[in-house]
Amino acid sequence: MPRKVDHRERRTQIADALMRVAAEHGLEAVSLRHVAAEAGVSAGMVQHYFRTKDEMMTFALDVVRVRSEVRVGAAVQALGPDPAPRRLVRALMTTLLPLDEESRADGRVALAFLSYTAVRPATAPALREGTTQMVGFIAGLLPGGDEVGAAGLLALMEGLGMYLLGGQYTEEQALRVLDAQLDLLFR
Amino acid sequence: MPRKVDHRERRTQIADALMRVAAEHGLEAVSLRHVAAEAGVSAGMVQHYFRTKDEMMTFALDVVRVRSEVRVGAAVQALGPDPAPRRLVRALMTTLLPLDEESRADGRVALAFLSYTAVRPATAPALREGTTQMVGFIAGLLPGGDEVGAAGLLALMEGLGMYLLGGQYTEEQALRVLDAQLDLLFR
DNA sequence: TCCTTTGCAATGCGACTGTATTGCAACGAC
DNA sequence: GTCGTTGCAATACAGTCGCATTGCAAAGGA
Repeated sequence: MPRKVDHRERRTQIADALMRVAAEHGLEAVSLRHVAAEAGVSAGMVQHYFRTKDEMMTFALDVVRVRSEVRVGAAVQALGPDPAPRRLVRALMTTLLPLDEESRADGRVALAFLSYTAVRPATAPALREGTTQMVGFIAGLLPGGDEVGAAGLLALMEGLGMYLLGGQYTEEQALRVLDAQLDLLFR
Repeated sequence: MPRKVDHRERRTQIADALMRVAAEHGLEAVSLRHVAAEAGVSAGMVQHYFRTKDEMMTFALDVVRVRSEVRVGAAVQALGPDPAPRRLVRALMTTLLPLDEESRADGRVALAFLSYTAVRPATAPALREGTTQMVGFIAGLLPGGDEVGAAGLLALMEGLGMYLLGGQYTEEQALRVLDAQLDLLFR
């Protein structure tokens, strides 16, 4: 085996460049050449690591997903052992919300991907499973295992995220809304 | 003035074709030629009515907005005079939610436009104003003029819409979540 | 009747797209 | 050493993009 290169790492580097392009110029600006330029590599190399553009998109989408999961895990970890349910739920929500500029960029990418996958139903199942899992987890933290409340909270968070990205709500407004909802759920 | 043609109507026809293309193949498939083909007209004609693609997009976006406003108005009208606040709010929410296939298509288009405008901040103010207005209106219907509750309800609705489009929630689930939230707000 | 304005079709242009192909340097196995 | 595999660059190609230009038919006003 000649010339050892960490395949996954290269792919991730390229995916990162893709996300930078998408966050700044929208997903429709994502092309092999743009991504290659952003990554500082040749277009041929991008082609070497992703046989098709769609493969690259799918991989990038997965990177976003994993990265978000990691963030959530870290946030939970940071709370220490046996955190109060409300604090835990709030940490989950604020972690997923696009509150700083970095996660705003991620959010824009995720949003772009969402309408991208709306036409390609292939990736829908994974998405669905993730949400169901999240609802179940949150429900376990709510008084009475409130599944409907958990689903509502998640939807509310998602909507807040959209309004944050769109600039309709400020961060303070969003957090106020979130806390009000937690007041209702943990009453 | 020769050959009188209803300019606005033609533009709306073209915008309709655009939305059909966008709903079915995504916004990145929207091109002058595709839209023209979908509308059953020549590409030259599309160019005749919209000097640039961006002008066409902007117009279509506006059509979506107006159409949604009309739908809301009709739903309110249908409730008759002096409807109970909760019924009115619920009608507003269910009208905006993508519950049937037609409004699902609209929702997909709106979602695509959202990430489209995320990069073009020009249209943001109009969006912001619409949301603020809606929050104010709903707050007036909630007990105590609850502004935060109204903002939360709107965000929840938006999130439900996304999950409906993504297939994560079924219609029944979404409606259950909505009604539970109304229970909390009108308690 | 001519003439100007308008509606619309057709074509061309340069830029850009995704992908296939080709070539070559670098390295490990033998 | 040599051989084959791999990493990567460069180029070619057919197609599509948005947009500009041109031409012409139709319809009032003069």
